[in-house]
Amino acid sequence: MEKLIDFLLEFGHLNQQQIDLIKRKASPLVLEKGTYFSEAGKIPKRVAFIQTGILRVCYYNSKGDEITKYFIEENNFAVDINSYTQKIPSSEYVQAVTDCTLLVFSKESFDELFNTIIAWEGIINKITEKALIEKLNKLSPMLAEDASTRYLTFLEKFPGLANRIPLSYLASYLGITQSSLSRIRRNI
Amino acid sequence: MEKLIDFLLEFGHLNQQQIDLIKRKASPLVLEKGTYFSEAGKIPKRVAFIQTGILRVCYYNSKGDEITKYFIEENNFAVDINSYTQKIPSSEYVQAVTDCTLLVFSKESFDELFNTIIAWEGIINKITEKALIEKLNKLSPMLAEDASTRYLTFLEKFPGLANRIPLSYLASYLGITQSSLSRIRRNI
DNA sequence: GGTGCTATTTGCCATATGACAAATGAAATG
DNA sequence: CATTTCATTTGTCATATGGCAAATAGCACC
Repeated sequence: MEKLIDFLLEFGHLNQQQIDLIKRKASPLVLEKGTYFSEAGKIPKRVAFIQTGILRVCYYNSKGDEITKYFIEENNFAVDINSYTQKIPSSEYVQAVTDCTLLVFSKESFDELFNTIIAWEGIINKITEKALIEKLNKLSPMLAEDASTRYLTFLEKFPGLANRIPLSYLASYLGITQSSLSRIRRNI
Repeated sequence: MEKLIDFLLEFGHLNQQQIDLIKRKASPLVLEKGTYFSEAGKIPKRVAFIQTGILRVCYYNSKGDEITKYFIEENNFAVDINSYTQKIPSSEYVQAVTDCTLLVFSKESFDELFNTIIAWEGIINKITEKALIEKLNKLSPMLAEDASTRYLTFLEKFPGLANRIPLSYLASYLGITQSSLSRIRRNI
């Protein structure tokens, strides 16, 4: 659990008693590659800290294509933020892209931490804000780049991941077809 | 100032005394079309609430192209969030796209509100989170759409704006060249 | 009204990417 | 080992978009 605690401490102070409480509220969960952590149509009731592995958030657009909205890396919280916050059924999936080991908080546990630990809300807000800004900063330049550049940038940002995940995940994240991505790979 | 107060009250409770304090800390500012609210290279020291008008956040990419990252509409806070939060010199500009009337808070005033009004931090965090999620939700689908679809979506999301702003702002937001946008317009 | 200056449109051509289908490869199952 | 199923690559062709340059339009200023 030390990864989680270290991560939290980057964003605010916690005393030993608070740290112990947080540890007691977290349950380990192994999520196999391909399985879902939360699903469209349901109201998400859990938050996860990713110890190892990678998740992705995806959805189906109006044409029926599956779109990978973003990947979530190790040492981050994974949550379907659109619907967790608003308590509405989700339109997105959160799925394990590789085998993952998570620390899971139930919504009740998480809420209890809000009520018990003064600094908790501030820490979580900082983490949330930082994660959203990062996603925005990754996504924004992609619109102005061609497909090869987007792929090369992905290789830098997620080293080692490209060859471990289905082509379709990556292609839909980059906004290109599988065939195009396959060709781009060949020519690089 | 009522627009500002109404907006804040959507996200939390404030008593009359707090509302008066907030009003005293806000200064009106008229920003003419084209002028900058904050600039790359500087550390932003102000936050603005947009009463009327539209701003945009833009930057120059490695190729030297000017990229419009997103537009900020009326009834929202405008801030260079990347560098305001982290207190580092910005790499982005915040610019008036139309004539704007703003309510401006200095960093000191804003910090004072954090220290004086218990609910302030929660309200601002909710506003920030919501704004970031919205931007992400707008941007993400664009990668999978062709240029015409992106333009049509823009017309829906920002009715009346397309014809009032330079072609270059819009083209760089949509991730296409000015020529292409011009042609798309003709064909629709 | 004439003169610049900038923004936008248009033309021409090259090329990246999409659509679709077929071929190949890889992995699971009996 | 054969069979099935799914993922990836490849081929062919159509088309959207970019790059570049020229033409036009719009606008400020004298």
